[in-house]
Amino acid sequence: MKIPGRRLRISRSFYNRATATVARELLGKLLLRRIDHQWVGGQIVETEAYLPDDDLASHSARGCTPSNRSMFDRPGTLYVYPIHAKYCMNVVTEAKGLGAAVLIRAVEPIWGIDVMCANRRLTQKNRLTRGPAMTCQALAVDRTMDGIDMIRHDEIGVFHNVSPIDADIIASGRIGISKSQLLPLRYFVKDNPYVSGRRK
DNA sequence: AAAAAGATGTGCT
DNA sequence: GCACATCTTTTTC
Repeated sequence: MKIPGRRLRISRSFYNRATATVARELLGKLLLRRIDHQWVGGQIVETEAYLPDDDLASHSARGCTPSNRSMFDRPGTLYVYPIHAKYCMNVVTEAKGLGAAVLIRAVEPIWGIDVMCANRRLTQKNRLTRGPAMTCQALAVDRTMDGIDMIRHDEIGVFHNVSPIDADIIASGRIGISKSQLLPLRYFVKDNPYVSGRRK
């Protein structure tokens, strides 16, 4: 198995495209975090798009504020926000100043599973990264990383995968929101056990 | 200053 | 499957 840190990193131009496209194409990419000189993480299996316009569910819908300002930064910026005493992570998309991002909802763990279990204080790996806040906790991502540049940062990044996913991709309504629920902006890998929400 | 909401997760049934 | 813990931001008084 290749060393994760030597893989090709996703470029800024990848993120500087339509948010729904970025969300769909992030599936299968590798989200990696360096913890104690070791790269840990895995393959992204679930994302949600939050659009710059006409999307009332997005944090950017009411404009730029001190708490969501990194969402209006350059594409490739990390936007971490607090929710219910936990954290969720997004990668900013499209042009700077628009307020668009993709929420990373779930990852299939590949490297450093023991490290992620320790971060989560778990021994069972079935609920290790099944949801946005679980993923953040497993990868030790919190508010202190809000606003960092995912294109250049030494300790976190999204990387290309030499073995792309061999499964269908499904679009559905986004989870946990009360507005714009009908927009099919959630993308996930069909039948992947690490996807959040209802089992089939 | 106080209170409620929120892109959630856990533990228990 | 469902109740509730938990805390930051935002809104309201």
